[in-house]
Amino acid sequence: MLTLQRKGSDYHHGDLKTAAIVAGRGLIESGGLSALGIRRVAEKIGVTAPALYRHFLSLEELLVEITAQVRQELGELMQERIRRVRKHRDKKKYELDKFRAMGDAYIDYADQHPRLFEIAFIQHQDKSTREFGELAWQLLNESIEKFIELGMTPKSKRDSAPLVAWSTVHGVATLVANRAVSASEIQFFRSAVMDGVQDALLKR
Amino acid sequence: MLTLQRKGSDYHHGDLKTAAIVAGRGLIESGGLSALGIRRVAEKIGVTAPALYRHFLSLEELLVEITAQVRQELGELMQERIRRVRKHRDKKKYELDKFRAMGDAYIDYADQHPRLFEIAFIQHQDKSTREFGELAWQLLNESIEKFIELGMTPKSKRDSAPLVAWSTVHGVATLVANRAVSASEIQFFRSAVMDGVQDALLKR
DNA sequence: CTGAAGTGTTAACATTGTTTACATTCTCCC
DNA sequence: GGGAGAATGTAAACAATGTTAACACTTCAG
Repeated sequence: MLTLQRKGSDYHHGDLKTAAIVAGRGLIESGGLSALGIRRVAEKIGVTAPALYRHFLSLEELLVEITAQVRQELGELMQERIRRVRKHRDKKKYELDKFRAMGDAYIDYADQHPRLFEIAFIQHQDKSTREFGELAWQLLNESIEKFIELGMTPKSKRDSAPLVAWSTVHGVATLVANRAVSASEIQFFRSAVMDGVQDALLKR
Repeated sequence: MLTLQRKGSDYHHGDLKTAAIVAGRGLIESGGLSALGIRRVAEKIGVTAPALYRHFLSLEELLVEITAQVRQELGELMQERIRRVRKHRDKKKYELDKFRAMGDAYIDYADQHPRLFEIAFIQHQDKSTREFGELAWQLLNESIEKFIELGMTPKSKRDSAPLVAWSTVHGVATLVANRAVSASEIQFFRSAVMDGVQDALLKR
């Protein structure tokens, strides 16, 4: 097991807060939510437990920061995958490719970090997890806006389309993360659902 | 706060196991997963903590039984709503109405028991949450089979359709449970997504 | 009636999140 | 530079938790 090292001089760690978040993520990834603990995080980064209370109000707050970071990371993965999509002179095809890249990224993340994804959207003290400006949500809306501009999606679906797309992809991702679909089904499952989303958004 | 009473004679409770599950559900519903505790459950049903270990191996096992019951209940709600759907001489319309009733039930459950729903599908020690015979899954498959029989859904979608439908509705339900869509959006959101699912399944 | 199986209690343990008091280090102003 | 004060760490203690071991009461079959 990897434990983060303190730098040269002791006593002051240097960047305890981010170290704690990293360590906490590691614990969740390997042992699930119940593996997260203030003392365990402290031990993993070579510090005593109360030190963490200089940076977090409580264990709950540490968890909240971890989940916020996970959602951010998810958005960044989507962004990166979008960038990787090859341009195409058929604009419609290009936008569609990017859209699917986003969905694939979302599902990939859930598949590769199931325990993190699983807890990324749980509710803490009535704070919504879809704040305006959250990256993933923003990217999705931009994509669909392009669909509308290009006449691929009817204007009448402007408000519903992002929600339809998100909930569908989110549903797949959740089921994949929970291993509710078997490994052998996943490949097929993913593309089938992405086809379905596409069907629902596009004009007929 | 309601605490369950023991019946007349003391010492032996009578049905501690189910009482514990009920009490545990109550704790989760009002305080989230972290509110569930062996000692708290014990207190709520008027018994000492170790007594529960006659009926559950651990807190984790109590949680597993609670989630299993929640999934069962979800299936039963769907079943009941299907029964309530009025018959119609247009068989296609009838089947479609039942399908939407199922989806509505699923989402309603998530809306009305958000904290229970939220934890109903989390993974415990690699056991899949979609075992063959789970009621909800079975009902969904029967419904889509009817679609195929009536020529509403192409046979080619026999394998994908249930997964597409499930993941979509599950996605909505998750987002609703997490309050990731605001209360004012929910109504619109639900029907928009159900329209989308329908679009994706039906022949064009 | 009797003993064994079932079900509950009491007492104890290790571990947890958290607080209080104190120690060390860093920073910045004179 | 040196010292005050903020920032950040440690040590010791607390109440609460999950769990176990040893014992007590109840039920019930033979």
